[in-house]
Amino acid sequence: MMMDQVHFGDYLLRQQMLHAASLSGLQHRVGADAEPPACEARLLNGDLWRRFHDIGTEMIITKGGRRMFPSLRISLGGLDPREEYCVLLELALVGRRRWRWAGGAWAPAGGAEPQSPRRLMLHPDSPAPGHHWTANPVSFSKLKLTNNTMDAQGHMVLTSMHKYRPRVLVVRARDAAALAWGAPHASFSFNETEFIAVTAYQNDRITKLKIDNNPFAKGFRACGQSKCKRKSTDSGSEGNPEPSAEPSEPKRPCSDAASSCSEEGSLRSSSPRSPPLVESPAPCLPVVPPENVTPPPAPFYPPELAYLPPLHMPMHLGLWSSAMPGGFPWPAPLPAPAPPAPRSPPPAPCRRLKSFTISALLGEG
DNA sequence: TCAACTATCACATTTGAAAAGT
DNA sequence: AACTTTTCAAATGTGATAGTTG
Repeated sequence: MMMDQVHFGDYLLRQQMLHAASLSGLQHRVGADAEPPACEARLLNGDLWRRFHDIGTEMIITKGGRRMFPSLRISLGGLDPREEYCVLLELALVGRRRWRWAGGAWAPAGGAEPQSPRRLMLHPDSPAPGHHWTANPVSFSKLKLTNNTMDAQGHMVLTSMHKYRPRVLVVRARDAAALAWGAPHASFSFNETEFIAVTAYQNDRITKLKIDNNPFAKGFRACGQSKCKRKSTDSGSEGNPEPSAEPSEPKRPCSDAASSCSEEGSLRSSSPRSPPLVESPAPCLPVVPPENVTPPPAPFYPPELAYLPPLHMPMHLGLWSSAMPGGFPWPAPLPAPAPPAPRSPPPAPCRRLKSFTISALLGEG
């Protein structure tokens, strides 16, 4: 659902209502159905996620907020085209332990620290009819992670050295304000999207994988200009004025399989000023694989069965800080993905969550 | 006191959009 | 009006340094 300037104010108002309602603990149900929506989800960039997961995904968190990379991109199916749905994202703590990087691997390091109040991120397109959610990828690429507990910009507040897993909630509701009153929902999470929040990367392989895949980090790729220049500058200050030939090297094309563009397709889609791609409908973005490419097995995930232990904390609904009057910037059409890793394990089955209400999720009732 | 671990900051680099110039 | 160039904001990881902890 496109969000113009007129509706942006309404969106903000709804977010505030959601926030207030969630804190009130009211159990009324207004405008929401009694049954959870029948729904399926598929992780669109699961191959990339799995490559990170194989190593041990780390996500940088900063005071000002840092985007996730890879970002969470899913496609939804099975929704009633005419019904209205809201989609939310939550980052759930995995286990109740802290982690530390020791000896080249992550190891448990005691109990978890007290967590900030939970936050749910309402997708700015919400509410939107089912055909909107199923026709377009649902992307949370604008989500930012922070360790600033005083954050007021609606970023997800995480704790460093703790493990989290994103969860997507789909609620059938014509009014976003109804969500907080206990709307039944379908819930999806993917094992391969687990990550450990860090303030600085611990695993060099993660750093390399991020550099190779994140277009914004192009400058750091092998013999990237940044590295070479920095090195040459340093050596120059050390008294070695020998100009390096490397900086004049032509920019590396996206040569290796890990290279670029596999996440967002192009910077255009991730640019905060990009026009919403929904306006120029991309053909069959999520479901139909690019031609001439054998896609890795990407089955639809049923809703979850079980749920991670609720934190019993007041729910916060963070504002989508980058929600602009121009609407949500959908990602560009998927480029031809890199050849699937030969030994990429099949995606772990999504855990099914028996239908229950968000308030139940919060331990309110 | 010291070492290890963690957090923060300035920096150089990338990109695309908007603004300015031709 | 159309095209090109410049400027800007947002994004990235690096590396140095400061703070915390045991």
